[in-house]
Amino acid sequence: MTVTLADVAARARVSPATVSRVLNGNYPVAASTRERVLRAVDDLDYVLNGPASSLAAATSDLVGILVNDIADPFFGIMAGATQTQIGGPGDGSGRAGGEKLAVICNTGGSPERELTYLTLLQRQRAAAVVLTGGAVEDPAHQAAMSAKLARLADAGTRIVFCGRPPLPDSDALAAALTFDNRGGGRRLTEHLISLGHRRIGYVAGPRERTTTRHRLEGHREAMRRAGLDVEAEGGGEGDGVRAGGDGAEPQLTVHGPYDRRSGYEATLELLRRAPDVTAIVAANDTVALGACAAVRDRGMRIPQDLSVAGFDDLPFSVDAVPALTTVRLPLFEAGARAGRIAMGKENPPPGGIATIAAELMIRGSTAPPRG
Amino acid sequence: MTVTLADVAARARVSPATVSRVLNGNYPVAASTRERVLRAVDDLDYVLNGPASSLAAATSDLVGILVNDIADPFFGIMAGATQTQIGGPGDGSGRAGGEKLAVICNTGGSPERELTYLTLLQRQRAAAVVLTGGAVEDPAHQAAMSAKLARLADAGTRIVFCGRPPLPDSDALAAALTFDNRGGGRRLTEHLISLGHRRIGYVAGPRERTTTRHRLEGHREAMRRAGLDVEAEGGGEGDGVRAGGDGAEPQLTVHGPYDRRSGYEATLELLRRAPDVTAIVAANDTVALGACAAVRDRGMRIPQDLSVAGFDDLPFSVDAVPALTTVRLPLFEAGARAGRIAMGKENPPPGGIATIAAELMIRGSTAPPRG
DNA sequence: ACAGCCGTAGCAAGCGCTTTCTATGGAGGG
DNA sequence: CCCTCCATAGAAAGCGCTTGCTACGGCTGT
Repeated sequence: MTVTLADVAARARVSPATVSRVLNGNYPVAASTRERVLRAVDDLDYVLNGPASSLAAATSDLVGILVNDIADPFFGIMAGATQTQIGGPGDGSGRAGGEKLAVICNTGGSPERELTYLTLLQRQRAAAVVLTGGAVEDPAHQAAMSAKLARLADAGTRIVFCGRPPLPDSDALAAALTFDNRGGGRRLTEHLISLGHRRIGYVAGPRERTTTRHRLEGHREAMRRAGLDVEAEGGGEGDGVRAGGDGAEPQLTVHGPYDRRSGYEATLELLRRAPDVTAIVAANDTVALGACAAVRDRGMRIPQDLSVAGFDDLPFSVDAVPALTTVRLPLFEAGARAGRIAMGKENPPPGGIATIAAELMIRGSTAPPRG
Repeated sequence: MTVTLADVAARARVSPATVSRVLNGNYPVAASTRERVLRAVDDLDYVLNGPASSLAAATSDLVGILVNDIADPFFGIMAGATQTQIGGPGDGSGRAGGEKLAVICNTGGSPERELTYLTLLQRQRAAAVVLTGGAVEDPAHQAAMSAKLARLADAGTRIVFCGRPPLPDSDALAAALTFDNRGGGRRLTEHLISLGHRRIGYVAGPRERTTTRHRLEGHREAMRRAGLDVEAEGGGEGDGVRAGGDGAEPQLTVHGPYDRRSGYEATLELLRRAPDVTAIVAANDTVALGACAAVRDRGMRIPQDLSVAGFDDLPFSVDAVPALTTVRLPLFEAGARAGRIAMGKENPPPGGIATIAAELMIRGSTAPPRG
């Protein structure tokens, strides 16, 4: 029924071992023999049996890319970039060798699915795993992740974090490329402050994500440095976003998912709570778009009545009206680099971790507050 | 080093066969035995060896999803939806059974990569493959695809097209969910015509894609029905977009990739060629965004000076200013359905092919032409 | 009480490939 | 001219799992 290595061997009048060696291209094979084998492969339309191969060789050509939400271009761009360094012949290299199967796994932000995918990849003896985007800060989940990754790592799977802080004790196992979310957040808010804003609303992402926390910390650091109140903020914020008691959460911060709707509703809420805000910083560009819509629906103009800023600089941000002031993250470059590291084409950063700079993009959606 | 089935069997004091049967949940195993085995699995932290399993069973739990450009939400949304029906425990079902690994493969729109990915999936003996998005109409490539898919199909891989017309002779092998691009395109242009537009520019996608052709055909059909000139259009358009001779391509149509930049530049070109156009239809929403930017940069207002329309109704379209008139495609639903069919949870549509309706969304970016 | 069954468990034969070790033949050196 | 060595090819032993078939009690039915 299906063509096997043995069939090819028979047709080429060599042993299966030789065919295998031709296909894998390690081990010397006489040119004439190789040619004969290749012809047989072609004639028979032979396709290697991946599972059999992986079983015998104890390795596979699968590379997993974990993302929180593939419908979000933030992840789409990174994952696509990573894949360009890994998959198929598109990497411009010759035919043989790097024929890996780069696969994107959509966790939907769920810790369980994240773990499940890791198990599935472990089952497949994946060659590498790239984890993108913010992590969930639940200690139990982090412990489970660390354990899983440790097992993967010592089964020979290369681990790369991309746009994600390394796990507390994973330094040794994994290379990490993390975005300077804190710095970017700080500079963004500094920009607003320098424009003259004093009352700045913040539409944050989900509480338990590292990305959310880091961006928020940057924002608050800027506020604090400028001597501005972050309100009701218990002195020692510590390392958790969790508010100490009731109402400890600053009035000007609203949390929600990283989507448009959240931006819309949170902005309405913010405007209700504090009609005197003159600027709104959103957790990311998508949220910012929602915020803009809310502002407009309330009959206010951007930036004359209210400034709005985003984060990420996704492609559509420049097309918003007015164009969105935001913080540019080199998503494509980071993804590609992660891919290269996963493939062993590039060395991990010194110390295993590299921080990727975030660049402030000042555009039309921010301006000095009205008189 | 690594824990194997045999280790688990030894610990549970049963044969490997029994362990396998417990894990696969077919075949009767006494409750007490099962429990013992499960405990051993847990104690040993056993993870099935995927390749070995696939080899022995001659099937794998991989499901491939091919997309043209994962950075584009159009594909991200579909792929994510498909994955919800396939991957991990997220589908709400119990623990056992549907533990498939849904993987997204980014072809970048390249025919070679598409084929390569298919080969890679064939290597892995994928359980199913979902092909999304428009196809390339090159006959050689189509033939290669048909051949490849035929081989996949009779190796037991289920094939599903999603938002993609079936290949000429693949009807038997595959289920197809195709969008009514032609109808959507037609209704969109009819809307513009009913508003009073007569000179309508069209920013089309890449020439060789089915999606491009179908949307364009819908547009032209509407024009023709209204007795409007599509210009220089050779009578028998036949089945190819390819223009007969030089300049046979209508003046009001410009082709380009499905990206923002193309929309921007094509619009500028269109405005240069025909300053009297009163509306521009873009190949999709992303292109439309670029078109809007160009229009604005030329100092014109939307929709007062020029109407602009898109296609797809991606999430950001409603947030454009003014909100984009477009054609809504139920991307998520279609993707999810494709996933279900791929999993065998749902039957393929009768006749193997279903056309999915496209709904016209009239919003602020279109209005009657001036004067 | 015995034949026949049903419900469970084990045996063992692969699945298709990789890889170590061994075999072979001709070239080069003593 | 014989022996050694390199280059190349083959034999065969698995890799870890699935599954058809067999084995074995204890029941039921007559």
